[in-house]
Amino acid sequence: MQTVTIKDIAKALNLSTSTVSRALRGSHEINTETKRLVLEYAEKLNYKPNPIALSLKENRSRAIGVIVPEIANNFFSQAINGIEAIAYNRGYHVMIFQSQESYEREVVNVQHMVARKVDGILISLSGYTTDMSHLQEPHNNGMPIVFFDRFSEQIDTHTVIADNFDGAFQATEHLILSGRKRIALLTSLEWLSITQERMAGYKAALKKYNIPLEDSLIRHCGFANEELLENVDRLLALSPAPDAFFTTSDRLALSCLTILKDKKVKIPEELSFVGFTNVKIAHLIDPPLTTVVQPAFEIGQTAAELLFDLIEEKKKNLPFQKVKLATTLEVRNSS
Amino acid sequence: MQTVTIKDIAKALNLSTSTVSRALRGSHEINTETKRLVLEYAEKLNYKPNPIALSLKENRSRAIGVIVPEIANNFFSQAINGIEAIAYNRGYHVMIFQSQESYEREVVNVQHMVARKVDGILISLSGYTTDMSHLQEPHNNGMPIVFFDRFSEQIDTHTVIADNFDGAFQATEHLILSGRKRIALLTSLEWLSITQERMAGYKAALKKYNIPLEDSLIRHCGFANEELLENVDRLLALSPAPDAFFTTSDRLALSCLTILKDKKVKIPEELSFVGFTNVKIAHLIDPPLTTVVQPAFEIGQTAAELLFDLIEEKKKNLPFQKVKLATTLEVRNSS
DNA sequence: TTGTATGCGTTATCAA
DNA sequence: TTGATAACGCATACAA
Repeated sequence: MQTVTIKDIAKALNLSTSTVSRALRGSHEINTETKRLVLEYAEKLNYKPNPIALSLKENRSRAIGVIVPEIANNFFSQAINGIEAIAYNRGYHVMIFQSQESYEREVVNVQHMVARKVDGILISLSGYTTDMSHLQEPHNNGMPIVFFDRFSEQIDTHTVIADNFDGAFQATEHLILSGRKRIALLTSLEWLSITQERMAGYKAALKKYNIPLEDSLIRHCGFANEELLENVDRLLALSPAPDAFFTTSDRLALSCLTILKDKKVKIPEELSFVGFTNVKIAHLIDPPLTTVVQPAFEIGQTAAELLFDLIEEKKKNLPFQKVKLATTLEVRNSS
Repeated sequence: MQTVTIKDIAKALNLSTSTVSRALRGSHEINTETKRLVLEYAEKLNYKPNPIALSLKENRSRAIGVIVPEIANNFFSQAINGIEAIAYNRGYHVMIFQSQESYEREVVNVQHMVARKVDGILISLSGYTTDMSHLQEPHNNGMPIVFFDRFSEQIDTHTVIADNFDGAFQATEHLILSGRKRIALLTSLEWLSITQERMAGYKAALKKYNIPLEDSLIRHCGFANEELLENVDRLLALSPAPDAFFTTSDRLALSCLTILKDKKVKIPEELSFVGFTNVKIAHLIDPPLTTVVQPAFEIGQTAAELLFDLIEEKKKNLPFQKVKLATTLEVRNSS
């Protein structure tokens, strides 16, 4: 009742393993009758090729690896669903890993995937990844890599992102047009690509409406909640206080909202609030949350498609693309 | 610059592959000096054993597989985090798969994991899994399997669940004690273990307080939203109408709340509402959601520990356990 | 059309 | 203490 191998079939049918192997792969240089015999017997014994043996032989696995900072985040889980949709259509398996925003964890994950001979890697960088050698090395060795969401310019390859600049621009403009003038920007670690882009969109909108940029209104927060609390306190202590908060991530938006509600800040009367998030239930929140939504599923799909282009080398010498997908501003009562 | 193998090291050092292999594994039957030489050289070339070759040889992978219905669900993503916490401590990798509530997908995932020689499987069944042969077969062949959350009695192995009965009992009792008498139960597919247990807790609470059980108040919903809408409509059309809704899953709670708000039902005045969910932001919802919270992280941890017990056969002939972890009722304004 | 031999990277068995 | 060889399951170059 253990797994059947080609050898078993060969023995039972008095053939050589190579004949069986070829018959199973439908080689035309095998007698039709023999082929039928082999296929029938294989079917009967429920023969399944051993993917590990294949990987060892062929240095590939028909699987792609995905690394995200965390899966408990709608943006990433939706992106993964987009990736899986494409991958399964192509007959590839998807191995999912979390870096948990840890650089070390990310390195381990990449090494493991490489060792396991994934055919390609989709990655959104951890918040603390600045050194790229763990990706540079496989990249140099020909491993297809595609970034999505959080990328690095240090590696020359395809990148798929939301139009972070425009999303932030729209959100900021919306706040300005609704009469807000002192718009605080609560954003993620400064060196992240998404932070840079979203910050640029925010600044561009201010500039368009001739609102002076005030550095004290821009706060960068890491992943610790105390840090956020401290930043919110500082912002609220400013005089004059900000009249709007624009938070540029899921985590920041929801934690920040929690803090503001604890402090009994009236939203949107005292403070307009806009998030940059993919939470499914923004409409159920009190107050219903105005939010910049990223096309997470499509980002995943597009990234996966580009990865398969690389894997199958369809577009051999085409330059690497940087695909930007449009965001949507969903205006609700919080602003 | 390709990956270095034992063969490379052997050639460079004029040794046989067996000597190098033994030296790398620290075998005491190798000359200390030789050992030093090999280890140093391996270190220098950044030698990493090829896990695929090892898997082929040893029929194992130092990885465990996890299958959940979907990762875009806080309960499951938190459980996965619990699993990873344990696994990484033990030096195992975790392969994550989604069944997307599809039986066929679940079967494919199991087969893939088995073929990839995972050392064990952690699974929460898809909503449409009734036939267990895809698990029965690996189970018979000695593959360690542990259920968490959604299990089947058909397979005799460890199971880790939240105390669904007690969670539902507490929630129902809470509604009764706050004066509700016609409590609707919106619950998942009837044959799921979690459904059975939660339904039993609901019934037990009614019985304790001598409230007659009314079948028309119990509605089972699949995963389509129209189905839920229809069920909500039917419940609201009852006369007398229900004065409370108890929804026993994340998805049901949030979709149902959306529907009720669309219909301008006043919560909790006209209708008390209690969910059975692990959403992180129940407190931000309008109205703040009363919810039964499952110890998702701990469930993942416990399940992983039991799986490693099986893998390492620590507790050889002990009977299989059914671990129940306590739920918490978080009372907020919706009830 | 079929069979033999080899190799993917590693370890275990046996021999030296 | 070290080395040669076979084996894990498969595919393929080469022979027949």
